[in-house]
Amino acid sequence: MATTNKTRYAILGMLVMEPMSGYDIKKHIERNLSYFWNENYGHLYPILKRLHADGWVTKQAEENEGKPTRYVYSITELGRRMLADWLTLPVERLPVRNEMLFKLFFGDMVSVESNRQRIADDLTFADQRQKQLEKLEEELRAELDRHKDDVEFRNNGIFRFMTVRQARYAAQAHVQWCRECLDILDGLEDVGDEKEEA
Amino acid sequence: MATTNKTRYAILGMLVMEPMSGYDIKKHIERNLSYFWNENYGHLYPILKRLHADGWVTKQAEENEGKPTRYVYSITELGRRMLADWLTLPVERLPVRNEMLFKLFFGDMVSVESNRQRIADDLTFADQRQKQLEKLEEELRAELDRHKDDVEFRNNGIFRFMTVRQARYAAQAHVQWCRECLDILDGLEDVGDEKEEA
DNA sequence: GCGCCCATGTAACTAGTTACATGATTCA
DNA sequence: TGAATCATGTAACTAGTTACATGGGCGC
Repeated sequence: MATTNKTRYAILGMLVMEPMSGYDIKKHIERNLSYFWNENYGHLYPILKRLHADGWVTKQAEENEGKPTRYVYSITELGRRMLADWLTLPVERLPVRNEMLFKLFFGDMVSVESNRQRIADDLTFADQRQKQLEKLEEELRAELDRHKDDVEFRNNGIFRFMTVRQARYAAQAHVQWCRECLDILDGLEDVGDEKEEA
Repeated sequence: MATTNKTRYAILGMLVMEPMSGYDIKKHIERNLSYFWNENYGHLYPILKRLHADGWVTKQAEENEGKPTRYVYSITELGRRMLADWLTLPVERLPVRNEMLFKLFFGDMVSVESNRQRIADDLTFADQRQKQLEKLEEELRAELDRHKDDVEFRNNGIFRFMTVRQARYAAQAHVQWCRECLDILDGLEDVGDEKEEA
């Protein structure tokens, strides 16, 4: 049950959009899902091979002189069914492991400055991300508006919209928390029995 | 550089608090860090062995008749230094993989009801978690108040406080997002060309 | 009597990462 | 001239999970 191999479904998901090569799959994921998903070649290619062996996808060679042969994969009916089945399964709750919180938990073993630096970096990162997502959200919103009569388009776009919103909510909350922490650390500094302070 | 083996540091972190057995380490993590960290025996015991071989911890046998010998581990000076060094290192940004968002992204491949159910479950979970964390936060706050003159205690407690806050902010944001999604899905329902609806 | 807690660990496995290997084309 | 993009993959590795094995004590 815990042996889900999500890479399988990530591949299938891409192939639902259109047939493509392993290379394309990776690029598509990078371009469209990177804020919540990713894959790497070393895992992707072997899994693609297995999907083919299992009949979840078909493979078609495309010769290109000078370049390696390009193999274009398409999802089969079986593959589509397997994906749809998996999509209805409840999300597997993975054991949490938040390295940032772990390090912060032991914050009193290092200098206040070290803690502040970490959180400041995090704030910068989350803030940037938040802005990117804001932009993406606006784009999607505009696109939805343009297609307000195309039911199928809307029905698809609305889900993408929701995923972006989630990431934005998370980024926003993180920004707020970072700011609060920096304030707390400011009040803590004067105690300073650690390294720095020179 | 990416070969960090965080279990090593999780173990060391527990041993900084007090010397204990592998079993105790697991239990302590469960009781104190479970909202952002976890370990399992199958990994913990072998790593503990390696830490011992590397001289980061020492081991002391405690015979108990009827029970397996209890081995109590203590952190060494070297171990303490290795932990402190790691704590100052920037947090490794792991590749994101959010199964929930992935499934939602392909939401139009399954029924609206299936999507709603998933988000409703998530809302229930996040809401409960949020309440637990709220309680924990109040407890920590009270404890900090009681020890307001003990600088060392405060300095340690404040970091724990910050970790709980982070988890709470995240849970809160998630609750909000779930509610928003349920609203969106309500507006979507009438299009229904999927299974259910019987 | 049943099941949970204490307490140790190993073996077999899966998932995922990184580095390696190859090589043409295009653009700055 | 050098880097990026297209395009395939394999090999060696690490981290982490699950299932197994053992067995007394304690409370309901």
